[in-house]
Amino acid sequence: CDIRTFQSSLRYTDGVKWKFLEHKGPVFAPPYEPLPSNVKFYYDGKHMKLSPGAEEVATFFAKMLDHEYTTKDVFRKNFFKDWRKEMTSEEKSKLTDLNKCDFSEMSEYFKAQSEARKAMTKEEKLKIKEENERLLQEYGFCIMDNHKERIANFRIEPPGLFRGRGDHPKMGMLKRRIRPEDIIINCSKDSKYPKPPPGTKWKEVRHDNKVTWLVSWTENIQGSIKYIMLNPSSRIKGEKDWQKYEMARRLKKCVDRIRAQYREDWKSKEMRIRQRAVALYFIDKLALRAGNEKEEGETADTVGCCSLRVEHLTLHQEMDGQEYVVEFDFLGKDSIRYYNKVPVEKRVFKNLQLFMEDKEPEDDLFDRLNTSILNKHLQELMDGLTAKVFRTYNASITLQQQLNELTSSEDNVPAKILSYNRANRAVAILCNHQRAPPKTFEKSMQNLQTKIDAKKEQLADAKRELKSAKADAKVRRDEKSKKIEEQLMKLEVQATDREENKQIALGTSKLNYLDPRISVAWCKKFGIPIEKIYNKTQREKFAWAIDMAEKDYEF
DNA sequence: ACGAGAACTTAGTATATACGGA
DNA sequence: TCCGTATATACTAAGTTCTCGT
Repeated sequence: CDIRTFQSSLRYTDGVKWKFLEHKGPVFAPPYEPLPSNVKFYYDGKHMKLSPGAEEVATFFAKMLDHEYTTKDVFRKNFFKDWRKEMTSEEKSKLTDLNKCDFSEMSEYFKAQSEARKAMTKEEKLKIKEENERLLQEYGFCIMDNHKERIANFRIEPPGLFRGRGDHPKMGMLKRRIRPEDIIINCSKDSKYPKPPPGTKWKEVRHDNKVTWLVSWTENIQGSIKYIMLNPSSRIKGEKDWQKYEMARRLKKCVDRIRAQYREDWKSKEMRIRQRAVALYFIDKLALRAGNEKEEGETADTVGCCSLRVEHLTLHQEMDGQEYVVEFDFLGKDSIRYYNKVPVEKRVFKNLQLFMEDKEPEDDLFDRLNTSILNKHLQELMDGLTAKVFRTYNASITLQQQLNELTSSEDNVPAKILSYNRANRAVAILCNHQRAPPKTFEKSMQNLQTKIDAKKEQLADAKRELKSAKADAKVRRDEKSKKIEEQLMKLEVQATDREENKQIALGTSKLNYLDPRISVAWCKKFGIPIEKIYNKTQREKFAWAIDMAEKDYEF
């Protein structure tokens, strides 16, 4: 495939995404199964039999009882309001106080069920596995332009209680059950259309080949549209991914010019241009997200670059022996905290002082800027350039640089993998990809330490044996202790890696920001099997890169 | 030209499965 | 072979950007 033809086909087409599309439609959530009559609900201490509709919603709450958020006011208020909508008028008049509701029998019942599931026999487990496999084979694939492609999410999201991330104003609301009448099917005219379940109808069957989705519906919490789309291993996702990294490589070619430009713009006499230039500097230097405006009260209060407020920055003329330090503290995507102290150019500092002058903490830092203005400007600097390209570019270039710095060819394989993970980690830190430390973290570190101690013991034994061994046995003994030494080293590397990774999530950058060709090339250059850095799913997603990249690939 | 809604990418966590040591 | 932990996958929320109607 000629790269230029491919690229231009992506960039200059009429937006046609496929010619033929055939699939079986979605798999619906299983219908509600009423509780057995011995599992009771109590109101104000008295048993009360709930109508099926009200009971179902009650079970959603009961299943979450162990979670901290069922104690939160917002969650409880939203839940109770939506629950009441599902009650009969009689229930509605009786059940007026959530605090008087006792879900504990339901909760115990579900816990018992989940225990029972764990305790199933091998045969029962196998049966379930086979049923899942059957469903996957029937609904998990589609035909798109002569290829059988894996579908990412062919199951419709089941009903339940919405739990947004962070301090979400809608937490606890009822996410309603999706029915065939809510579903829009997208497929080609000349395909076999998916059949709705007996006695039901689709909302619509359309044939839009300018989009990639197969199924869509509107969810009731935010009123947004949800889609069923293809797996990352599919042609259509792979090409898009490739295109994304090619765009980032184009930025690499002109990033110096763009940097010179925004530095120049810091001096502009127009406020909007200075704001634009400082924001772009943050996006470039700190890999911040663009930061669209959000509707207040609809979602958690989070920000990105363009939506930063005065309260999110503290300016320090001097701090820890450094001049012009900006302290960032805000909640970003998924309410993940971004905290960073960054020394900046004097001119940036002075500009920030100016932007913050005479403003309240809750005022926008960049009051003359939004993502649309910024992206329009970027478009003029480079065709196709948007704010998020900087994140991709800086992530990938950082990986490449770090790999060059950290890898030594004399190292053995585990040490090289450690270097790779450290390079990956540098990117994750740049992009602020955090995770909650695993619940079992301390324990797992202890276990590893125990193994290390045991291995050290073993090594000491082996060395003693070596000393006392007769000459003819020495070589064999020596080999044995070498092997143990190697195992010890491997364990120690593993411990270091795990410790450094406590609160860092590598997956997101690996999957979304790092040009996979860099990793493939690195593997080839240092003789590392690709399986050591990409698992099966990742290898499928990055098949295009594994095919393509040679050891001398440069991002 | 602009804003709302649609489309698509990116994100962390919950759950299922695999794996390795006793 | 079994059990507990580690890793992979499923899930779906939360972003960004694109598109289209006015």
